Amino acid sequence: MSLTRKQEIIITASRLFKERGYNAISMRDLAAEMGIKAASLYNHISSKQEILGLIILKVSEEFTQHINTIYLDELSSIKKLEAIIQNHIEITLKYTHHLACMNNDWIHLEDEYKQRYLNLRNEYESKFRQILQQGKDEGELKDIDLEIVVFSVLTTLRTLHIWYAKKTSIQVATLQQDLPKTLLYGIVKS
Amino acid sequence: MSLTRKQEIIITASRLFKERGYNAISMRDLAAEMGIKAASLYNHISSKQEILGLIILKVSEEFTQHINTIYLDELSSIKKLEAIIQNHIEITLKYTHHLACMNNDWIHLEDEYKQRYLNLRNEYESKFRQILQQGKDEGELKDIDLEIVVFSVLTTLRTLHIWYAKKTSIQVATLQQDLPKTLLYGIVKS
DNA sequence: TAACAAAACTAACACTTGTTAGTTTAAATT
DNA sequence: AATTTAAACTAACAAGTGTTAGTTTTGTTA
Repeated sequence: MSLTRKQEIIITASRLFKERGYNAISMRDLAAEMGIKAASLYNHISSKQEILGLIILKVSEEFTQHINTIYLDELSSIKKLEAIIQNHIEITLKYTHHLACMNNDWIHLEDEYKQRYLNLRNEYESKFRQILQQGKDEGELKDIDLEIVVFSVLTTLRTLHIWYAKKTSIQVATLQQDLPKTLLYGIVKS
Repeated sequence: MSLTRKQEIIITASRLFKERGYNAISMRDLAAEMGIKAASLYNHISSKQEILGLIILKVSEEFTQHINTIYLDELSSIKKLEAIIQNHIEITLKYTHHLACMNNDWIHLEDEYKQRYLNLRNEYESKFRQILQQGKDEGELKDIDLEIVVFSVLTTLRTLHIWYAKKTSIQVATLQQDLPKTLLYGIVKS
């Protein structure tokens, strides 16, 4: 099953947006990259804003869906956290450009698109926070300020795409092994 | 000693750039925010690009200067890492807008400004990497992939400004206490 | 008060922006 | 072969962009 023209546009756009940012890419730039004229894009999409919205909501929804599943599983909080970290690695591999775009350009979403994105993000953070709280309640996690942990772990996971761009050589296996170690157990020898 | 008009422009610009991004802010927006006309800005600065360059290089240089000092100190690697974390917290407090701007908009630096920024950033990462290597050599740090640690710690430190924007209520003291714990010793009870 | 410098102004420039209208070409279906 | 549909095209729009030139206002110093 091949890609529709619309999907091709979105994939190309996500790469360009990642490289130079949403506002720095004109519809003429995007069209040129696809070998057509700017006006032709409008046979497939309704606005530049729609492209950004589709790119960002696509991955946002995937993240939220995954954490909602994990959240309900009968697992220790540590197992849940490990599963979440793995999921971030997987999605980052699959949707590198989309993810970079989400991180850098969500601020340029307008009206309804922005609202939907923020809702999904809040839902994700809330579930993540509850999993951490579960860990504290069950005595598995240290008594560290919850918001600091939420911030520090999620920030690292959200920006994994930067790491991929720089270090294609390093094995994904290494990341899958050492990232959970780093985030959960720290870097200092005990 | 009061601010020069040029400094006022840069401070206002850093706030606007943080809020909406470099490309989304026009010289007319910036001027309006200062209660003057766009053309008047050019009595004080030479281009929009210069404003971005000054904002970003200011903090970049401060970071590099600090790590160069720490680097040479006779301290254990752990003490050095703690000092670096404290420095990030301090600079983030003092230059929240500048920092957000550096993280989000460095990509829009041109030519010489971009080159100088990237040089400073590489210098910083290199020193940071060497400190981690020292820690591994001296047996203080675990045997975790170096690049993963560099990435994960620096990412968190670089985006502290996001945290400040959201959580003004939480004490800085909490952050100074719990962030080093989180990053160095992990979140799982041993 | 006259002279000077700092900092604002108006007006305009050349260029780029997202998008629309209407038309032509290419491919698929009847 | 005729018809329909998808996808490209040209041309143009109104609005916004960074920046320059030349002028006027404001505040300070001689």
